[in-house]
Amino acid sequence: MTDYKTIIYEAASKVLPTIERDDVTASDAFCDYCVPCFKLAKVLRKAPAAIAAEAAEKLKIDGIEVAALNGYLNFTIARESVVKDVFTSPLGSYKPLAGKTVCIDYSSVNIAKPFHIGHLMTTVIGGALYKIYRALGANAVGINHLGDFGTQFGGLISAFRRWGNEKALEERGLDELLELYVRYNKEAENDTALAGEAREWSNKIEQGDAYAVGLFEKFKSITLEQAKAVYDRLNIEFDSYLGESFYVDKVAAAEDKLRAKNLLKISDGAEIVELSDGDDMPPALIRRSDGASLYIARDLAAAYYRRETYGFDKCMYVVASHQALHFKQLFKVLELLGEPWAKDMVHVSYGMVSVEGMALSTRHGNVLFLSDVLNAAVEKALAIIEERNPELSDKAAVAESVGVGAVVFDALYDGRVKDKNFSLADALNFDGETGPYVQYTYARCKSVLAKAGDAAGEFDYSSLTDDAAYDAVKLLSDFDEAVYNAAVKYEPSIVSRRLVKICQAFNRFYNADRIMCGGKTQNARLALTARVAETLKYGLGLVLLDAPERM
RNA sequence: GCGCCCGUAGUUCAGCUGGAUAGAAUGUCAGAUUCCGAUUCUGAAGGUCGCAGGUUCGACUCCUGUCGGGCGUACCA
Repeated sequence: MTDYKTIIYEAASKVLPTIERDDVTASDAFCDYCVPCFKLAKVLRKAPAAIAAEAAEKLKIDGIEVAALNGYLNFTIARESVVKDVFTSPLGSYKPLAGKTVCIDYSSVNIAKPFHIGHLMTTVIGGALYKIYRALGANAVGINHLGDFGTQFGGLISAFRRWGNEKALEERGLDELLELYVRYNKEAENDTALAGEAREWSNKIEQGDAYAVGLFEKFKSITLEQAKAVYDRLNIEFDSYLGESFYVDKVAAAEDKLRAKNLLKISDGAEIVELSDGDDMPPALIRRSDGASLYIARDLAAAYYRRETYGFDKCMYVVASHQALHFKQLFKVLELLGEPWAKDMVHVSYGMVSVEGMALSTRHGNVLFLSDVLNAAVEKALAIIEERNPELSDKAAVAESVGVGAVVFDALYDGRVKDKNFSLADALNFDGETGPYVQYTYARCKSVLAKAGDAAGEFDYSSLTDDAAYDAVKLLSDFDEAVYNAAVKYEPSIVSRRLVKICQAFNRFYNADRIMCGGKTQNARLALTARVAETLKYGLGLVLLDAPERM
């Protein structure tokens, strides 16, 4: 794509020497780019309108119209050049992150806990960032940092021994584990012996006791089996499943580093790192007074492991915002350790998730399973297909793509900082700004292309300069930039929102201009349709959605 | 108490490092298909951008204060 901003800046700076590159701002109301001349008024001792008018008079840029209006110097790029740009730049060839390695920690399921709606955001935001970074040429490493360490697994074993059995576990899998977990927590409130028993089993797991470890591994494989089935439906990939337990014996090395820098202190019997220089953060707790390592210690070990294993340029943690302090502390510790890569650590946080206005709680068995939500959406999609397109050949597969797509797109459509009140009605909405809307538009494009045959042939760039067609072209022209923006801001919604905009523009074009109108104009319109389709499919992939050819 | 985040049409949300008339979707109402897929498109109505100051030629955007909501705040993760 042509870098118009630079062209404009270079030309404009000859007439207005004091301006900076960022004074050239994109605009969509009156022109493509503009330079507000208000700042210059003081320096040049002239009215902004006069400055703009004089500059417009002097400036001549090939293919770009210059005009002065209300103190702004406006630049409008010839539509043909933008059209040409789009059709001469292959989609997906923009690789600004080639050579970079980024670690992305997301989903991070807890062993023995079912995949519920609370896991959706981390999974889907991380999964989309993984695709986006890859698309931009980065070597992305997807890490599922399993929650496979802690006393709760000791509790689970004692619960299993008291109330469970192999057969039920075999047959009911995760349902059985959840039930045991809930029952354990309930009975532990009154039965104090239970906690001690749990601690004992927990220690046995750590000591490598064959029975305890075997049982725990069983729990782990049951959990992962279910999680992987969900990842499959969501188009989520990982390169590593190393969990917390993997880092337990690597904490000591991290402690050595802390000791070498004289950062490790003992306070009330616990190992801590003081962080209160300047802004007073609570200290980071490395080890409990009973010697057990804590969350941040294992994260510290994991950070070193990732740095040594992957040599990342960036390491992201897609975790809810309520853990903000934890990551702030973790990054601060690395900074105190003098690691230059401490600045490359980033907490990609997102808001709290509630369901229909209610908080979630696995512990009390108050959960909304993701698979139930997905199934409901798929069922609805199937019903709509049966009603409107009963002859469709692979209904089940299409319903799966559309239903799951609706839920995922809904989760990825809003900025991640805001709290998310998950509503089934919204997730299952197929109209308006939704995944199915984008998928529908894609199917519509493919249908037109199929009818027209493949031959697009030669066409004139000027036949796509009418408002309806050009609006779509414009959105395609800086699609790469939108994807890049999404990566830089760790914000997949930038991609999903762009897709919707492209669809809106295309659907308007579809209604305004007849595509199969014959002649060279038809070729041009088919080319636009093809490019829109290609972009939608590519973009849907970035936000984890399938693009069915028909629906 | 202290810290972080959020507050924009009835509802859910956009609004890029401050720039021209604050935009969508949804819901409501009124329309569009003998013709490329109506999960679509067109139009109407709907706003003191929580509130009050400040900085600026210009503030939804930056600063201060304030109110409301969420989250966190040493041996859970």
